[in-house]
Amino acid sequence: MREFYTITELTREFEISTRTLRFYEDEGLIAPVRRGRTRLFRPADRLLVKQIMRGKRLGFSIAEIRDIIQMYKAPQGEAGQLQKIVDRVEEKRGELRQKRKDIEETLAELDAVEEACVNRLAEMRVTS
Amino acid sequence: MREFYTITELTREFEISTRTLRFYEDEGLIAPVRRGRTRLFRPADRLLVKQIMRGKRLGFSIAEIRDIIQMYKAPQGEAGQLQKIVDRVEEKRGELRQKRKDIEETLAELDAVEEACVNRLAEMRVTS
DNA sequence: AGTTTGTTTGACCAATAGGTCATATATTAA
DNA sequence: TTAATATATGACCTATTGGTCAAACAAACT
Repeated sequence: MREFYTITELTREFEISTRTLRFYEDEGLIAPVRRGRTRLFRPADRLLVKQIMRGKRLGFSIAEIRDIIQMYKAPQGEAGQLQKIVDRVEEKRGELRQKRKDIEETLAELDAVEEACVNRLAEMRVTS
Repeated sequence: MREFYTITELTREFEISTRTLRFYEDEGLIAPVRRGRTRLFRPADRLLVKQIMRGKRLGFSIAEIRDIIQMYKAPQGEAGQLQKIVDRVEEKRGELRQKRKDIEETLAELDAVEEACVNRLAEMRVTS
């Protein structure tokens, strides 16, 4: 595994701009190390970017993504804190299950659309 | 099935504001009928709102939701048009499958977080 | 030496998706 | 009749999520 990635390597891999990566840094989602002023992204930073992009695809806001990322690095602190994390995890899981249900429903409706189109096309071939 | 819903009934059912429903109308996503100036929402309008909210939960923009809704009311037109619709349906399905994959991955990571928390909590009970 | 390529910061700009507020009208209840 | 509730339009405002551009510096290639 590589020790560092440059900012441009990550922009190419994830198809985002340098502006976007710097924005995520400003927002506290990532914290690449520096050599001089230049950012160096470690594998852990790259993994974070991957998780951020996943969150984006699912429609989570930056704030929500920050929250999720916080959970990932969590299991420390006293019992009360840990229980709160468990609760938030359960909440997020609820949201994700809802999204999954939304996806299944949308996929089913798109199936119906495609079938209607295909039928219509077949009909046209017969009629012509 | 009821013939009409008032705007307030829909805001309560979907937990959105009247401003939002009017915004969706401006954007051409819904087109409730009028009695005088007052909007009356038919079951078909209500279904559209439901589909819009589903799209929102999945992180689709208004433009994307408009596109999806267009597909739903589509199967008419000549063969070329129908084929284009089929293509767009397939494209959307690709996006939805990606989202579903993202969800599965995130759920798995959250499972790991919860397990780590629970283990940590058990550990604390033993140590104390 | 000069050019290309990558990088930095900072400033300003812009689209999306509504929120908020003012003003007005309509219906209904007390 | 008066007050409360629902609704409408229009104007302005706002937060989020970056895009775009300028000016500067550094390393590497030719």
